[in-house]
Amino acid sequence: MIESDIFKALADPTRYAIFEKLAAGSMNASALREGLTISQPAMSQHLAVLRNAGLVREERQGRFVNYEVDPDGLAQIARWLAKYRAYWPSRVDALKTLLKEMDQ
Amino acid sequence: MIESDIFKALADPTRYAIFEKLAAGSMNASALREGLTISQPAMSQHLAVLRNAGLVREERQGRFVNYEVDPDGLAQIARWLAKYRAYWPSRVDALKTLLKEMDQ
DNA sequence: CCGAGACATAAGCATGAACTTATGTGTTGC
DNA sequence: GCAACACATAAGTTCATGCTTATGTCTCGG
Repeated sequence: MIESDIFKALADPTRYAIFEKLAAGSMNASALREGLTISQPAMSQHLAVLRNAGLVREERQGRFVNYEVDPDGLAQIARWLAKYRAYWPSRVDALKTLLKEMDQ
Repeated sequence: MIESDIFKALADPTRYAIFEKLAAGSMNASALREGLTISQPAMSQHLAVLRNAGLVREERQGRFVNYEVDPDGLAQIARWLAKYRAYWPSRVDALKTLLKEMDQ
């Protein structure tokens, strides 16, 4: 898994929208299509890309496949981002407040 | 600036390499080409994409243009990532350790 | 000034990737 | 066991994008 692969997965607007939908709640592939005007194979292919990037994971349930956000993908981005902490302006720091929340 | 644009900028391996070089220290466009086998216009185009994404900013110095990492781009990713904190596993948390560092 | 250097822009090409239709695989309900 | 469904895979087409060569703009040194 090259680092740019995870960015490539999120670079496509359709795939980005799919990821955001899943972030709001896990869903099967058919449910994900609602609202988007893409074919079933297109959805299947997008989900494969997101899965290979580690952003999404699947759980088969009978003839349905339930998809959900994979925390490992987000953790990978977090680690990547952490490498550049030297460039974070002390003023902005959405992360700092974020971490404070987590500590509570 | 749509969110997927910043990911699109980092999705290309060459552009990703350029960003990493800049993260190690600001440089002008010619210096960035060293090591990479791309033409001068290609470099110029890549830098334009990174700049439009807010990941990089420029500072003209005579006939040289010095490029450096733009903290705003990283902050944008940080804010994006923060939206999904519900999915961060408490065990992993590269961010948690990261924030501890920053508080010192 | 004027040639050379640093960089940007234009235009054209060529590859990759996102889409389609068609088909395959596995599961459920009757 | 067979029809309908949920999803994956295959193959082909179209379009975006990353590359090139060519050229333009600005700056510096002589």
